[in-house]
Amino acid sequence: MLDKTYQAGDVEAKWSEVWRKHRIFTAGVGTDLPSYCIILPPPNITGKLTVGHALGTTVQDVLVRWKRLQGHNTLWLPGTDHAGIATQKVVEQSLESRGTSREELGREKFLEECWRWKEKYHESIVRQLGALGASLDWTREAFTLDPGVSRAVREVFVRLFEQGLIYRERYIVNWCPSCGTAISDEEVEFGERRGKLYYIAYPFVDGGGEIVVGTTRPETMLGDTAVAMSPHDERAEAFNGKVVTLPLTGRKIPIILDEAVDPDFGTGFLKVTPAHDATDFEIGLRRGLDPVVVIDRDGRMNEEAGRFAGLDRDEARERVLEALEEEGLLRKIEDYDHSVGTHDRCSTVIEPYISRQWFLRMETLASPGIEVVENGEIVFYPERWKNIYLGWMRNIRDWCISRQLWWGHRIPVWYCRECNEMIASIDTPTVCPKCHHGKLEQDEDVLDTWFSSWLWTFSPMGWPQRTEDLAMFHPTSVLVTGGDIIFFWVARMIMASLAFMNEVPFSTVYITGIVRDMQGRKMSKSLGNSPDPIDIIESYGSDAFRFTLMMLSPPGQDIFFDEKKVDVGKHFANKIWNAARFVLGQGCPEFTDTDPGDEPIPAAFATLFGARPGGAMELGWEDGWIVSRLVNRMDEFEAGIDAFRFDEAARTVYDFFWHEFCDWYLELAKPALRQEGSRSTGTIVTARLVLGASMLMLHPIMPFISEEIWSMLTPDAPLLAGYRAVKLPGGLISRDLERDVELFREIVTSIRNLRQSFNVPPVQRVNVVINCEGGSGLVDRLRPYCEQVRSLASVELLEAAERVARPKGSAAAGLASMEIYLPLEGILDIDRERERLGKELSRITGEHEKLRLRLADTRFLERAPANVVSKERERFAEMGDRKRHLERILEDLG
RNA sequence: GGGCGAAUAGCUCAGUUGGUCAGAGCGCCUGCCUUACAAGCAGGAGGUCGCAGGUUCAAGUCCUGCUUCGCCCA
Repeated sequence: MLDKTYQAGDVEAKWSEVWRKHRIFTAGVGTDLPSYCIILPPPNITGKLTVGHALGTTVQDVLVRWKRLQGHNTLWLPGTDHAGIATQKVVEQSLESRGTSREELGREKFLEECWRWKEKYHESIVRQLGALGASLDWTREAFTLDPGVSRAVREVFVRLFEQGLIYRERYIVNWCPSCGTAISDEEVEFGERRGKLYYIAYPFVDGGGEIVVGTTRPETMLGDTAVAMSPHDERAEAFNGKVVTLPLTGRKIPIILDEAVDPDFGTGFLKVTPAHDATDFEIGLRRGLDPVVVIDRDGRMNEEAGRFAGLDRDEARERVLEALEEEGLLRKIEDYDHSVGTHDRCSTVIEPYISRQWFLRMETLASPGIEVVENGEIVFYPERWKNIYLGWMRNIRDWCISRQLWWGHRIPVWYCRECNEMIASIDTPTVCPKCHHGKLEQDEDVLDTWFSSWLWTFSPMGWPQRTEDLAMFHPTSVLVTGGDIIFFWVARMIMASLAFMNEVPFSTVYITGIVRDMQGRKMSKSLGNSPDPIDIIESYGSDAFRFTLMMLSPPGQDIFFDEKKVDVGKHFANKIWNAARFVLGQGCPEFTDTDPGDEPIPAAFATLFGARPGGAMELGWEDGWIVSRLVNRMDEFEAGIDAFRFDEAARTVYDFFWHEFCDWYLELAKPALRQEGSRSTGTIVTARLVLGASMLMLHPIMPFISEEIWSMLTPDAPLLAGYRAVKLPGGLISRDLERDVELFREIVTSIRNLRQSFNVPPVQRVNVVINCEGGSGLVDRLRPYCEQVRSLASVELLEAAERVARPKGSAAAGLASMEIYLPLEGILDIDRERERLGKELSRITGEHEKLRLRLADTRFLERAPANVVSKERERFAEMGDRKRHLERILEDLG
């Protein structure tokens, strides 16, 4: 006997194992099936996955499972990312807690530590993905530091180097003093900070007065090499070329003119510190100023800072201010909010810093990337991301790709100690090609992690070899990721693929919303505000979690996630389980080889399950109706998935299964099931058909429970996860039948409503009279449904006829084409009934009047399309009917 | 400073090209342990769709301005 409540844990463990064993998710090679490929955005191996990852993963799994069911040869390629800075950081922290350090260990030992870390978190990520039911092809798994992928990275570096697109230069970069490395512009996060604007006097050398500069970073004055003014400043002519003494240092620095200065900011005088400010650096280049570095790579003042040497930059600020105060040169301090750049990985304030770094010229790479999005070769969902992408691509700047780290792809450049030749090479060189000496040293730096991830659509498939996988699966189909890495990753993948594969990396980019906690904060590893998906899965079930994520995620909308919301999915899974329990408990039809004939339902059954139901079979209107609804809903579901409307698809299957199949069909089926013989056989066949097809529809979203129920429906059939969907035969939809059943449901609901309004106990059977509109043919139309009205509304005697009088003392409801009477002799409170119906009447009358006015408006009649007008006419007539019926009921009431 | 998103029932959110679009889930109220399911069933209450204008025969939906919140870029 099946459990009364659904036990997700057992079922999920079972099927994960079965799927694995049958290698269901291993992509085929050499097949004629259309291919469909998604690459999993490789998670960082710094920690566990968040609910945000669970969302992206589920979206991908839904797409992949859907396409697999549709008969595609699917590849969903898993991988992980070495995440240079982040991993190095966490490993260093763990070393620190053990009382040692990276430097103490040395490069080699440190990297071993990193690999150990990688193994540990890789394992937990794999476990998490497994628990989610991700149908990834693990036989093709890749890691960004794998030998193959690393070789692709070197290949790309060398090619770009040889094309002159990669260059090495001393330049001002974003420096993280805490991580001790340069980072790219994209890794800098800007935020408003409450700060001060300090006004400092710089006296003229000749003793005649002073000028005052305004700055938010007074400690950098020690590195000033000029004071700049706008050439448009009225005072420009008077001051240009004069020399001031830089306080605290005694350095003599000139006043210069430069367009970069905003004459309206502060005093109009800008202190120029080329070594510690990007704008000042540019000014310095233009005006030939030699930078004076006063802050070193740890964020401490160096010897150039004189007596401030050795101080941390924040401390130095205080001391400099004190010193200026002492010398009477601090003129003014104002509150001032300004934007401060911090490192997105550690929130340390970025120090602009001059150092020798490797850069990649982006402009030539970007233009084809702009074109393929402009011409629609790559489409973004939701569309607005397209503009964000294009905006960035059109203003692209060179990419600083070197990092002063140990964990990552070491830059494949060697320097000859004999002749200083610089050698970029895919294979490690042994001798200098120029002077043939063997004293070569490899560049100490590693590459930005994204320099390996940007190759991710093709490097894990064996590029630069021309592999079968590349031929079959590249370009990939869809990329699913978060909007926060469009610049880091999506844009760069597009550029890389166009440059090295000569084709787009994917045709569609689907951007998921961001998962936030209920306070609106993004769920992240660093904040620690994300529940572990594993914990959610343990208490709610994977299917429940997946379903909830899909239901909650309209495209482009962020999700405010609360664990309690997963109840929806859990309840749904339980509902499915119980419906299946009920259907399966009714027995199984015989299977036969005989032709199912023309009857569409047995034919559909045979198509779905690959086995024909045998035995004499009688079908009722209930069966025709639910199958008609099913086919409609399956079409809706498909449209939802194809439009990336996972929320709509989820709602469709939910509404159908719960509210149509369970609430109505299964209730309608009960009387038939109580009969023996052909009638119950027909019902069982229909119920199993609809249940099975529902599992097929549901499978992409809820793979486990659907597989479980499918297996119980068809012990000999193939696994649902590997099922190749078949199109159900046509002729299953009947609009007329659906319309009649609509009316039937309205009648049942009205009677139930009347019963409850008058507190008729559910068990008490009542009599009902339906007065149909004369000459409408309704009586005949209703006849097939009367039995079920009695069954579902607990009616003893049901009379439906034309021109029947209202029984004495009966409650009534007015529908468009009929009045429904519920005789309640002696129980009926006439006054209350009059009030209830009066309220209903005034609502209907209002609606009726509104429509009357609209239809009396000639402008409406002239300008509105004909179908709208006729629709409104129909509604007007319907409201008129309802109104008339209600009025007559009230009249009868006296 | 520029751009983008959001504001709809007590809560969380749907509502695709303007014309049954005023909805769902949760919560709430009433009645039911009706042999699939109390994680359930039946019925019900609850919203001038952020504010102010405008376009239109017709606006939650389009336009303008404003308010509040969030994000991105400079």
